[in-house]
Order: sequence, then C-alpha cells, then structure tokens
Amino acid sequence: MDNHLTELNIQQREAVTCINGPLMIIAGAGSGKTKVLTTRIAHLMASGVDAFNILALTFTNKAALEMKERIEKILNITEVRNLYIGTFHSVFARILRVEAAHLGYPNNFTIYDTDDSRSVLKTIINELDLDDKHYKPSVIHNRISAAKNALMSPVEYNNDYYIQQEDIKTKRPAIGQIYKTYTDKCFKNGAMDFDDLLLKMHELLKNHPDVLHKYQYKFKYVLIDEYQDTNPVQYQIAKLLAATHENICVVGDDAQSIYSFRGATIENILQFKKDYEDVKIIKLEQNYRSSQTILNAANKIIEHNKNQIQKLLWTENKEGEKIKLVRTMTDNDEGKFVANTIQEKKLRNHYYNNDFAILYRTNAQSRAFEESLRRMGIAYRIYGGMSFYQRKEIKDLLAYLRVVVNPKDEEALKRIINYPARGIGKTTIEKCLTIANEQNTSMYNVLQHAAEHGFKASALESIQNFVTMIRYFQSMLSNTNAYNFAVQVGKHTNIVKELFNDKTTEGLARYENIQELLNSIKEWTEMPSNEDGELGDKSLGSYLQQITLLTDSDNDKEEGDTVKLMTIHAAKGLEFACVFIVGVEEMLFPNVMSINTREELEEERRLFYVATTRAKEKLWLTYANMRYRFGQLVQNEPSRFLQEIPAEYVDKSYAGVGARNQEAENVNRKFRTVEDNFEYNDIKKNSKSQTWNYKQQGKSQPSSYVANNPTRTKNIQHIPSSNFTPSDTSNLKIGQQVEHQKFGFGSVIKIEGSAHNPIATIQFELSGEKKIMLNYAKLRMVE
DNA sequence: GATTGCGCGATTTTT
DNA sequence: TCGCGCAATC
Repeated sequence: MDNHLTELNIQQREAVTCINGPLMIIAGAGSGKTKVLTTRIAHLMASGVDAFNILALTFTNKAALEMKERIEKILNITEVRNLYIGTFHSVFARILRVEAAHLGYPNNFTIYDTDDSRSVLKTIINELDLDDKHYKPSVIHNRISAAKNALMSPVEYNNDYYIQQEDIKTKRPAIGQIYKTYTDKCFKNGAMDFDDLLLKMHELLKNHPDVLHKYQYKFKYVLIDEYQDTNPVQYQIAKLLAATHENICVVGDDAQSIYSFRGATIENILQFKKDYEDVKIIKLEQNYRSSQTILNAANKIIEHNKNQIQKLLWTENKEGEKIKLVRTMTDNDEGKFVANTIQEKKLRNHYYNNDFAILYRTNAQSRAFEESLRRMGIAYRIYGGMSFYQRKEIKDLLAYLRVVVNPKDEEALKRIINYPARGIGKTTIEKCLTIANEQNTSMYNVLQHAAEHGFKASALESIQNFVTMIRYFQSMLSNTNAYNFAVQVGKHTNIVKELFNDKTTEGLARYENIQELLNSIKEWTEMPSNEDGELGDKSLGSYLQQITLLTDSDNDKEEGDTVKLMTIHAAKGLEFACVFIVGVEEMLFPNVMSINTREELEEERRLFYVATTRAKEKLWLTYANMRYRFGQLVQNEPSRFLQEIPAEYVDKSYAGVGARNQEAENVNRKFRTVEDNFEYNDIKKNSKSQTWNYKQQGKSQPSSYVANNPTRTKNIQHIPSSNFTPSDTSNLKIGQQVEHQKFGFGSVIKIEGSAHNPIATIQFELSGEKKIMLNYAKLRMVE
C-alpha cells in the first residue's frame, strides 16, 4: 500500500490521505483523477475502514468498472467485492430493490429505459387526444426529466407559474397533465424510469428517517466522481447520506462540465463549499497526459470562459508538435484528409489504429470518415448509435422475462402479448386496456379474468393460453436459475427457433444477438457475489434491473485494432495519442442550437476543451469550406474557437486552400501497395463476428467495419419462374411445395387462423420461415 | 402479418 | 440527404 503512495505527487497524496471530513478535489484534465480515487479507497481500507462502509458513485459503468479493477490490483479481490462502487443509478436501484415496500413498489419493479418511457408517453398523449406530432414523446420526456431532476413533482409543476407560462408559450399546456398521468401510470405498472431511480431514492431518504439512518450509518465514507455533472437530485441525496459523518469526498472539474442539458449544474461545486464549513479543497493541476503545446492551447481556450474556478494546468511532458490546423474544400475532403493522414502516420511513425480518435460534435458527421476509412482499408469502430439492449429481438425476449417477474409491466406485456402471433389482435388488446382503465386494474389482471369480460370464444381461448403460459413460466422461475429460465422461455415461445430459421443476414445477426444475451445472463448467474445479501441477489428480477442500466460500451470487449470515431461527449474520460477534432466550424461547433446565451456558448467551449485535452501527442483541427447539411450544401466560417488558440501553438500550413492535403495524398499514392497488405491484416484482426454495434437496427451495416468484406451479400431476390401463375390455395395442405414471387420455393409447415383468413407458415429455402396470409399472397403450388 | 412508399424533421445524451 | 414512422397494399 505504502508504495502506492510514493507514486503520487504532493497534492495527489494529500487527496488520498486526508480521509476524514468533507473534501473537494478539483482535478484538471489528465491529472490522475482515477488514480487518486482508487488509491484513496485502498488507503481508506488500509486504514481500517470496512469495505462495507464505503460508497463510491460514478457516472458510467465503465468508470465504476475501471475503479474496481484498479483497486483489485492494490487489494485482495474479496474485499473489493464488498465495496459499493457503481453508478448513481445502479447503486440506487439495488437499494430501492431492498426498500421498495416503503414506497409502495414491488421489489421486482421494472426499470423503464428511454424507449419504454417514450412509449408510455406516446400512449398517454394519444389517450388524451393530443397530437403526437406536436406533443412529441421525446420532447415531453425531456421536459418531464428536467422537472424530475430539479425535484419538481407533477403538483409543483402544475402550480409553477413560470413553468406554466413556458408551456403555454410553446403551445404545450398539457405537459403538466401528461406528467401527472405518466407518474401514475409508471406507479401502476410497478415501474421506475431512470430519473425515478434518483427521485425515489431521494423520496425514500427524505420521508423515511429509519431508512435514512440505516444508510447514513452504513456509508461512513462517500465518494463521488465527476461531481461537475451531478444534478440537483443527486446533490440532495449525497447531502442526506453524508449528513452524519460528513466524510464526503467529491472529485470534479468545472471546466469539463458538458452535460448541463441533462440537468447537471456546476452550482453543486460552488454549493459544496457553502454546505460544509470545514471543507478542504485540493487542486490537482499537474497534467500527465498531453504535450505542453496541447495543454497550453487548452488552457488558453478555457480562459475565454467567464465562469470558472481558477486553476492552471501544467506538465513536465515534452513540448511536442504544434497543433495542425487543416482546411479542406468539402466535408468529403475532410474525410479523405483524415484517412490519408492516419495511413501516413501509421506507416511513418508506427502508430496503430488504436492510437487514433476522430472526434466530432454531432453523430451525423461520421459518414464522410467512415467512407474514406473504408476506402483506405483502415479498420474503425463507431461508438454511439443503437445499443445492444435496444435491439428488437433482445427487447422481445427480455419483455417475456419482465412480464413473468412483474406482470403489472404493461409496456412489456403489450410487446409480447401477440408476439409471436397467437391470435390476440389489436381489437382484443384495446378492449383489455379499456377494461383495465375502467376497473383501475392492470392489463394482466384483466387477462387473468378474461372469462368474465365477454371476449369472443377464439380470443378468449388465445388469452387463456397466454395466461397459462405465463403462469407456467412463473412456477418454473422458483425452481431454476435465471439462465436456465431464460433459455426455457426462448424455447417455449419459439422466439429462438423463429430467428434460427431466418437465414437472411439480419436474421442470422438477430439469432446471434439472442445467443449473446443468453450468454450474458449465464455469465451474470455465475458471477461471484459479495458477502452482503443485497449484492448477492442472483434472481432474475435483480438481473433485469441491472441490465437496463447497462449501455453499449459496457459490453464492449476489447476488439482488435481500430480507429475510434465518436462524439466529444462520448470521448470524455478517454485519451488517445493522436486526435482529430473535425468540423470545427461556426454553426457546427459551436452548434447553431447553442450560441444564443453565454451559458450555452461556454458549454460549447468546455466541450472544445474536453476534446483538446483528449490528445496526448498529436492534435489536428479540421474544418471544411462547404459541407452537406440536411441535403443542402452550406458554407461555414471557421469556428470562433480557433482564434482563441495563440498562433504560436498552431501549424497553419495545411490551412491554405491550395496546399490542403497534398502531402497526405502523395503519401497515399506512394504507399498504395503497402496499404493493401495492411488492409488484409485489418480484416484478419477485425473479422471476428461483431454481431451487435450496428449503427441502425435491422441494417446489416456494422459500425465496426471489416475492410472490403467479400462475404457481404445482398439478399438474393428470387426470380419467379416463367410459368408463375397463382394457384387456388383454398385447400392448401401441410407439406405442399409452393413458390412465392419474392420468397422463392418452400414447403408449407403449418396452417392456422380462421377459415376466412387462413395463415400458412412456410419454410422457404432462401428466406427462412414466413407467415403468409393466403387471402393476399400469390402462391403457386409446385407438383 | 409483412412489405413498400411518402412525408417529415434533423444537437450533444454517462443512466 | 437520409432514416424513421405510419399508412396503404399484397
């Protein structure tokens, strides 16, 4: 332990060893923040603090995991397991699971992700007969989220004059009503959304002194990472938890606060000093990451912000190269320049793809870079986009698990009640919902007593079969672990089989995704737990709660050597040898949406600061004269931020129009043959099946690109035989060979549905299993 | 039930 | 431009 202390500088050591009382660490970019936090926790334990009494809150699972791993290197593993390290959301979810009854919630409450929340809102908006084009669920959700993060209840929302005026101005006066209905509905469904995890935690501590005391006593030491990004609820919770012992240590950097649009406020940093009289403040100002040039430039940039805590980052690192400013004609040229330059640097300076990051302000900018990297055969990976758990097939299977665990979960129920199709159509579902509303009960409860509600015979039978199935699952749940259970559900519902039979590229990917999900459940089931019951809960309910809080990157197994493409937001906390900040233009960066107030502009500047400080050795700033935006060619001025960097740190020789990417283009030409060899290597390194991380659902376009993949195929379209004439299918039999104009040849494996609307399930040779409505589809019987 | 076609809208987003 | 969501078709 002691030798870990010797590795620290004076300020870092002080931050680690000063264990009692309130402490605020202002940690500049690259100043060894994580090192300090982890060493501090290790030091606490070495000083005799029990792991069970330490709570460390982070913003991302990734940060939590990294901390855990680092502490494990210092301490033994069992001890680390007993620590409470996690995101605000995941830690609170665990506590709420234990304490749910105090709030009238079931232990197995569902956690709604953003999609679920929006879907609930959409239902409500339609029920209230409002126009969902004007009352867009995403907009409403943001508004409600903001209210929750500011600790504002629906009642307070509706009584707030200023808020009401705002909503009237935007012609959305019903938001308050929607908020109220939404809250009620979530409660009825036994569900909490992301914001509720914070809000309910606060409510729990605020209204239940016994519970508050329990956790105050338990968490004698509280640590909070990325403090500049906390919002008012998180702030209040931290304050409550730390009130007895006041052993609270927060780490943050006001200059890196970039999430104010999500309710985060730097106020919390300023308020901290007021809340705790004897607060100790330590500044970490030595930067271990960047070259002097890069760091000096960053310092100069952030100086333009009025609102900030004074500090000056310095480094002992080498001066390094100047920052290269690059102007290109178009956005496509920008893409080419970056790809060419990466190629050049790889060859000349022996960098790996992993050393490069391309950072942009908006996701839409990624395309030009994807194209040029692909053309050059450079393996890359895009971060952001659809997460694994948002995929349809994953959500479908999870929805079954959710309903079994919490039958009140209406969102999940609606998702699976007729998937795979089992004859419970729209009308039946509508009717259930109406009855549930009238009787103020859950939809599942209506299904359970369907016989009393006068459904027609066929619908009633389908419903009863469905309920029987769910009951069967529920009884199974008590006899087996989460993994076996999930496998059984997949089998029993035919979901797995259906995907298995779909031989299209997308179908294959979906099948693999399901397998991946099952694997992850298995892994989770087998993961060792701590000595404390709360973290050792291996039930399915506990799994579902934690899974919702995971994001894409949490599944991210290190995969190959790739150039990283991501938004600047996503890059926070990361570092790369070589960084390209692209699209450094007015209207883009700073973004048009954020140039109206000083606050907005300063946040954009902090964003630019964050981007700059990601670079260790080399930094390029690029901008284009013209680029396509929303299909229109627009001309942009270079960003105002560029002028904020003193000329002495910048190499402008690439910024002249004529000179633009000549050098890189020459290099490119010269090394073309070598490049092809590289391409081959990239394929090999990167061609392990990457089944998720697709940018958009259903598209077979992996965001991690495999160079010139020869196996990539378009779906083969069937060309109908010349003698194709539709047959009369009224007495189609199982086993009959048929031809479909599009799907090709196949054989009938099942016929269901009513007499006037028969549905045949046909196994096609090329297209997999399909359900065909015989009234519409043209089928030719093959002799 | 599943596929095609049109119209619309389009920052950032740790959970 | 491009992707999606919903309505019209098979």
